[in-house]
Amino acid sequence: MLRRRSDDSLMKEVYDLVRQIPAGRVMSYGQVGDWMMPPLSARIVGRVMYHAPDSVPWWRVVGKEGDLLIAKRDPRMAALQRHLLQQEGVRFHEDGRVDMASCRWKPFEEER
DNA sequence: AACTTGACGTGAC
DNA sequence: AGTCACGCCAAGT
Repeated sequence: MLRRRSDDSLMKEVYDLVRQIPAGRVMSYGQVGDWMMPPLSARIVGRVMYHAPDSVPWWRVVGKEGDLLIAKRDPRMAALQRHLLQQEGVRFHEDGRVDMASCRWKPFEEER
């Protein structure tokens, strides 16, 4: 049986993973896709995140290099995203990118 | 029905 | 470091 990558069950898998990201930490789109079975391309994850319900901490998913990629569609949402992340203690670089070195999170990672 | 466009990422140069 | 080409594939036009 073939499942389309837009199936609700698949979207739910993505949201369930994003919901596990702790406050103050982030994952990249590609990283999220790599944990899916079958793996999803980062592009698809971005598409799924576009439809994320309020119960999903969408602001904790950023580009691989820490870019707030939602800015391309909605600069105001990007401003909100930055605000929410900073409130959680996420560090930013001068150029507006998230400091991935200190904030990237991996599933099953132990406390540091 | 054809064509373009992305909340992306990788690799080549 | 910064293009450029390309895979991905649903959604918009």
